[in-house]
Amino acid sequence: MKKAEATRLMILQKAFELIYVKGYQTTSIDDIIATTKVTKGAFYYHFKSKDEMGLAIINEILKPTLTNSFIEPLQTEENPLDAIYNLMDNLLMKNDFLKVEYGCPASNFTQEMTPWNSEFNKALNVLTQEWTKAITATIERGKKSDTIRKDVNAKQVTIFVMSGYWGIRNLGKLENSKKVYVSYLKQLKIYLDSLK
Amino acid sequence: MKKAEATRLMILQKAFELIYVKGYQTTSIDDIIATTKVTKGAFYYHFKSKDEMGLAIINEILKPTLTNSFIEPLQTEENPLDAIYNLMDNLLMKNDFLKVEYGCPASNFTQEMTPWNSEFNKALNVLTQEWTKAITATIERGKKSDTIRKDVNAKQVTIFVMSGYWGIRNLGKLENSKKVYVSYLKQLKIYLDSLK
DNA sequence: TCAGAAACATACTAAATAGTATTTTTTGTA
DNA sequence: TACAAAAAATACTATTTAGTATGTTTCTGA
Repeated sequence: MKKAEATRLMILQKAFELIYVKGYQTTSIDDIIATTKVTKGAFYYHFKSKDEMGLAIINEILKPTLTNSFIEPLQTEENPLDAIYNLMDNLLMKNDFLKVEYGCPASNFTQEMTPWNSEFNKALNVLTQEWTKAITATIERGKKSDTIRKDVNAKQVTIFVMSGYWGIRNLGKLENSKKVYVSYLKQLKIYLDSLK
Repeated sequence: MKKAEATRLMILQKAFELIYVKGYQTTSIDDIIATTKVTKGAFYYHFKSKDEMGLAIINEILKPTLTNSFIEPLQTEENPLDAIYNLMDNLLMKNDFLKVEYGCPASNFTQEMTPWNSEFNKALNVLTQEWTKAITATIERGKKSDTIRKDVNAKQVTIFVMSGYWGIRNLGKLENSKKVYVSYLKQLKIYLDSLK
């Protein structure tokens, strides 16, 4: 990797951290250049605006994370229902990229930017669609292998499961405790079992 | 109601509208005084800071709405499971205080303010606790009247249902369509039926 | 009716903000 | 090694922001 590329990526990573913790609006360019120890000239050499950087965070930081942590695990696990449950269990209880007190980055972004920036909206929609596709495919796989009932509506279940995940992240953030995650996971298990 | 009180309430209502649409950070005091046609002097006569106003919105606008639209309906409906389902159906599909493109006000607030303002956090937690209590009570009522199985964990189910609601609001906001609400509601029904 | 307080209006300020113009340094390569 | 382009540093600007200081008007009760 060229040095310039490394700088760019470093800015994105640290900026993401800041934004994940503090929110997009409340993170200023000055905050970012202070923690990255990069000058304003360097920052604006790599990004022509704050919003362009925001989009780059979605596409170059969140997207790979989605692929690695939200989609791949679904494909490696044999049993589809276990795959979904274990994914959630890992994301909520074990993953240490995501912190309970800061919620879900994609969800935070959605809440904060969707009202006023359609570019962010589009980029976030792409992420969501990709995750949706992966979960739906997993359920369809289960239907084929007879571990999930044929009458189960894969898309509906996906939406139901996804919304639960986003919501519980929000609730965990509010209460600043993983306790709600445990309750959520128990009921998720019961719900998933009902699809057998 | 005294005239001054009316002014205060009018500011809160219009400010809430603005914040619900644009977000808290991106709504400036100048925005608020422009749309309320109240001068800065008047604004700061009623609220000593923007954050105090934000808290007042939670306590004086959101709280009554919670009581009227999120809690009361649970208590008037006879059958507990129907009560919960109908509540969600009403909130998502019929209520016109809440708009799909702007998501859930409480959820928006949580996402945006929780990271940096513990006062907001506390106030929002109170709202959530109240709703939690109401849903849990409804489920317990169902267990007593034998419309819900005795082995159902009321608190867990409450958390599961609530997280689904928050999440689907977020998803609806992202996709700007009530279509996801329909899918969510269908699976919610199936899930609730499994508690019988 | 009039004094004093409540309610509102006007004009400002200091700080923060995103972004720019210009210069300097670093780097790859002919 | 020279030199052009890439990368980064510096110093600035215009605007927006929350908030204040100091009025003026309106109301209310003795």
